[in-house]
Amino acid sequence: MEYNFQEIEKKWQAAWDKDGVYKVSNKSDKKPYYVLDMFPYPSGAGLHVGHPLGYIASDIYSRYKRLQGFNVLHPMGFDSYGLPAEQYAIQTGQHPEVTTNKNIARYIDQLKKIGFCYDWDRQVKTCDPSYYKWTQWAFLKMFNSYYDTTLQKAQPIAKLVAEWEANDPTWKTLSEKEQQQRLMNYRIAYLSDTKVNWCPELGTVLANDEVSEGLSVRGGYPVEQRVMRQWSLRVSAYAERLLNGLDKLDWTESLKETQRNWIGRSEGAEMVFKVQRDKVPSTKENDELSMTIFTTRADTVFGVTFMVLAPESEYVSRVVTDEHRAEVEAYLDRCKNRTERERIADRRVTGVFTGAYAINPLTQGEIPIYISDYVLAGYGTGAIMAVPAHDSRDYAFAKHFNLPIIPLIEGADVSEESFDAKEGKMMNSGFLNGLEVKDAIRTMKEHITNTGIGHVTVNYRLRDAIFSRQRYWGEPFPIYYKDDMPYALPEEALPLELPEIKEFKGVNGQPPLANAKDWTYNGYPLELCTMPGFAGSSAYYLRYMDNHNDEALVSKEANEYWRQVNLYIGGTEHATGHLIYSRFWNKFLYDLGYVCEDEPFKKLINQGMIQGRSNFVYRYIGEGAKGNLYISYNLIDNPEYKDKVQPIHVDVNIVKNDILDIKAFRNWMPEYKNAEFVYSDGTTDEDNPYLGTPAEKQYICGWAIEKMSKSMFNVVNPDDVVAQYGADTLRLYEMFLGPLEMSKPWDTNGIDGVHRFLKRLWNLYENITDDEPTRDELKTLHTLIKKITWDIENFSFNTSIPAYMIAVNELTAAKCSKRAVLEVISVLLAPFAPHIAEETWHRCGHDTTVCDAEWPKCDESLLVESTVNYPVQFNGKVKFTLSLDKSLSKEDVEKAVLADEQTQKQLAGNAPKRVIVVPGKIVNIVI
RNA sequence: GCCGCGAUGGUGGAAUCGGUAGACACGAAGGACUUAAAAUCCUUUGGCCAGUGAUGGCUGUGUGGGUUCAAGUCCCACUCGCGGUACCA
Repeated sequence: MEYNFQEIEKKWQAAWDKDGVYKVSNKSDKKPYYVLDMFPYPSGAGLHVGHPLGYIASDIYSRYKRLQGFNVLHPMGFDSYGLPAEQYAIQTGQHPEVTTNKNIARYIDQLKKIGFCYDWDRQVKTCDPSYYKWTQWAFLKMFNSYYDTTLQKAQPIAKLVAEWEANDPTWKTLSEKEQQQRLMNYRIAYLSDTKVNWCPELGTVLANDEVSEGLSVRGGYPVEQRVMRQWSLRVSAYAERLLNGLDKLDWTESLKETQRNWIGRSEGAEMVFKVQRDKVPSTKENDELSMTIFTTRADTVFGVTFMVLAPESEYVSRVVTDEHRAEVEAYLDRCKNRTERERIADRRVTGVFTGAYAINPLTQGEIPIYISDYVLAGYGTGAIMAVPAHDSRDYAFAKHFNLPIIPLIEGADVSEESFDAKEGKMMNSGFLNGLEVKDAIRTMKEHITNTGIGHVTVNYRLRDAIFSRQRYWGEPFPIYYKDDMPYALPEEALPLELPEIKEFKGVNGQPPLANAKDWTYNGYPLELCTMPGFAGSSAYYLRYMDNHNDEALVSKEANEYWRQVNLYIGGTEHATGHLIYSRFWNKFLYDLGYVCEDEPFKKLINQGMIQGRSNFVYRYIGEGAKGNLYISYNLIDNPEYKDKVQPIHVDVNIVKNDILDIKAFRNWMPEYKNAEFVYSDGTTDEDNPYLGTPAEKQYICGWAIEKMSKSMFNVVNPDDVVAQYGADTLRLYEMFLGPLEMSKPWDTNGIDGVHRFLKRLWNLYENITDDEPTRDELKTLHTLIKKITWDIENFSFNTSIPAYMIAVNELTAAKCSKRAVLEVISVLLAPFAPHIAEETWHRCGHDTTVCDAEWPKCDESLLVESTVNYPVQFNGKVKFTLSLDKSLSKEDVEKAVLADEQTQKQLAGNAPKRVIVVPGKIVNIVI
């Protein structure tokens, strides 16, 4: 019988579906294990071959855990709100929900063909009202909570109000609006005028992690800074906990490090500098004016030669002198109009003098105050003390404006550049002189605290997450406005469903929801913005635990059973977005007692990206070129073609092993219909006028590794691979490609090898017998058990495939088709290639599913060799191999080796200086 | 600039605790079967050298040093590539 993978895979996928083999219950005596994939955004292009990489890995692990006797939760869903569907709606008028559902159906179809063991009953969709009800619910909880800095956790805002009612006499005197305004400073979800990343092209604001190098991550459009009234989440309140929580997690060091950098904790000091107006006789008012700065280098106060304010700093208007006002305003104007991208691209030093001076609290010297956009308003206090000798940015500024540079560290040469390193002995620094930098920092901090000119503090880079998007296709805020202040909808009003609209583009600078009819609550206008993409993905892992629950996001019982995600697999691109927001969201729910674990994802593995491998043909553009002559890749460096060819992307689906399918190429696009070739042997079509293209003529294509994208014609669709080779081959091959965490190009060149392996495995069953397996066969089997178990535990899936191949090759060579051996192999293979494993399991005579089998245990005694082959080295070089009894002790091995004839020959009568015996491994003799 | 990761045959990669580098697969070359092709199977395959031959010798994991009886693996310095991040004081 042939290995008919199409029939087998279809049959089992239908059977699994029908019997509900992968349905998971929340009630079980088995131990729970939760394996999660980062759910995809269902794009219109469908899955390409790179997407399933992580899903295959998680599927292998899920199936393995199940075979080990765990109750495994392994769900899949869709992050279905997002920009592309909305952009498409704006262009075509097609409702985003229609395209989204179509794409989801396609995704499910593609995923099912690969044979994943998802429990589809637990599917979630972020755009489904029954789901986003809980996104809105969580938002309301955040709106109605504040972060208690003493308890270090979120608390109901009612507690704060009660406290003010009792202890703050001014509270009762405030108007309702004033009370709301005051509360807004505490809410975890709050509305404020903030400087935001505004993307004019997309017509919306973006979070910091959605912007890269001044361009939007989605679409790559320019982003500018703008002050707008926006919702934010007080993520920064959780900075310390987000940082400390990392220590308990089983994530890669590099990912934790990325998050640590993003959170950006820095210890330093805030210091107060008094301001003195330029030569103007000081008034009482001016004497009291002071500025607070933040620095991590308190030790360098003696070298401060000027100060710099961020253009947006509130100090600016207060210190600027009349004389310099016009100049300053011109500069502020210029800064305001620059986009983020321009600011990043143009690193030239700019700035302006305010006319004001500050007093150095230690030297009492006068120092000028400048304004420059290299100081950021959002970090620290938006004001710095500049120490040009020991900070490269201050140095550049000082050089540009000809300000003094005072070196503070012995031996530091600051004639060409600043000395930024935190090492060396202090000088020019009063009482710090002679101290090492680290000690000087500590001493100065003590001094600052003791003299009251400042205090020690910690700053974080992590900002609050901007939570408003001026878009249609997202969760509506459960918020209405009264007297221009936001109020929460009652919980009973949830879900607040997204209204139908006809025009998806915002009008007159208003978000699209302004186009909705009757977008009001009890006559009050509802919020027009919607929530960002990360809203729906921040707690989806909780919803999977109990996705049909109408009463709660997740019931207490379900949550306490599954607790947290044991294994999470996804890409690194979410390191500073989703993986921060989810942790924040989870900690918030934890504070309020809705979930029982304060971290959502215990172990996390990042699968690498699968890049595209593009193919090229080379069009001749030299003399007499007709535009349709193509030169084989191996010839393009020949003198007659060198620099006279132009590489053109060619569809990788009509290239096999870098050999172009000539016929398919001519049919590919009209312009290639009459293509002519110079083949790899240098002959052309004209040399073979009557033969068309002879089979032995080959046109070799060049190749390059690029991103997988339509425009490069290097997209490979998993459906095509499944149709041609089967899902099991695809699964094995994706794992075989290389280590899971590594990025690697998709290259179909090796897939035949994996497919051949499955065929050989299949053929083993053709001569199946019930004879007792031999010891050799059992040894092969148990070696495999040991290896596969180790590999799966350690996510080293790529090394498992060779192990399977070796085992099958050995059994084939031994003509072994013992039922007892083969049925165990089908269990071992079930995580990787479930369809062929299931079929084989049944062919061996079982009528239960292989998923309910038990993972085999390795019988170590079968692996034990009675003898060991010791390579005998002399001075590290192997001279010969000696077969010795395994049970020999280290000393006996040494004796046996020394007594050996060959050893004596090598020693030639000399006594060895040293003999090193590594039991079971090697013997080295030093002579 | 800073942080992280990586570099092994023609190619993807293996070597899991410092112990015979190149497993397994692709590709290539040769062969068997076949009218032929496909499919399948067998042999060879890091480089150099010697030998009719089995085989033997040398060399070899980005570069240069070091530790060690022994280094792809550990240490120091560097080169290149990839990813993240950035006027974060």
